[in-house]
Amino acid sequence: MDIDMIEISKALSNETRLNILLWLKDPEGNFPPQGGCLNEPVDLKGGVCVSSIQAKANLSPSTVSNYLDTLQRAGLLLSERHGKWTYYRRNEETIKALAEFVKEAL
Amino acid sequence: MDIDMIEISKALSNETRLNILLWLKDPEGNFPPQGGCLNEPVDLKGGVCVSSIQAKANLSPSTVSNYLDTLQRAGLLLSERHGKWTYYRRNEETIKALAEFVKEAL
DNA sequence: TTTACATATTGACAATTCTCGAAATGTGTG
DNA sequence: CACACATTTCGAGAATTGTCAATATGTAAA
Repeated sequence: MDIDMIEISKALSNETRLNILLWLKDPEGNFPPQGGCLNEPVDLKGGVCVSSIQAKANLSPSTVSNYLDTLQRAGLLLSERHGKWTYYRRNEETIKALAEFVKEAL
Repeated sequence: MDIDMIEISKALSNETRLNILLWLKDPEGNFPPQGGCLNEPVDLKGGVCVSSIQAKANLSPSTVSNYLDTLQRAGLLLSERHGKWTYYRRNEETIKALAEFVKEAL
């Protein structure tokens, strides 16, 4: 596991993006229940759809979509599509590797 | 000790600034001996003067001075003036607090 | 005090990021 | 198929950042 510290720092240097990452630590506490409208029960793995995040962030859909992409390209989020929705969740592996890097190498 | 995660992330989102922070982990290994020209022996505490950092970064003095200021305002560096020189060194307290934040709160 | 040097500040322009609305794409439903 | 809806992509203008040369400031030496 190796991380791109520059891309991660860029991703975290915006308050909304930082908040999204923090909100996703507690999806149940921060967002309405996800996937209730799906017929088939699928494992969303704590993922939250773009529109829920957009409502909380209070920015335009395109901006939020862009932010989520930035976080994903930095390796901090993972996404999975189910039907019409894309569910984003934290990539704990990268976040752990980041913590390790900051503690040991920075 | 509380840190400004946004300002810290901005400071670290530039390769040269990140490198400066890393270089300063090992001043003796990365820079020429400091303070040799001073008459009075002063404790530089591992600090390195701007021109040494500038030479290694290979950017203009004003850019490097600006970068060092950015790192200092984020709390990642400390500076101390001795004669004509300003010596910059890591602020380990903030860096430790950052590591703690990333590990526990991010 | 004149000079030389280390650093900081200013002003400018290029490059990047922020953010939106509009348009495009993907997907389920009538 | 036609429509509605979730999301992404595109295009654009505003705001911020990167970077330099020129200038200013502070300090030591001659």
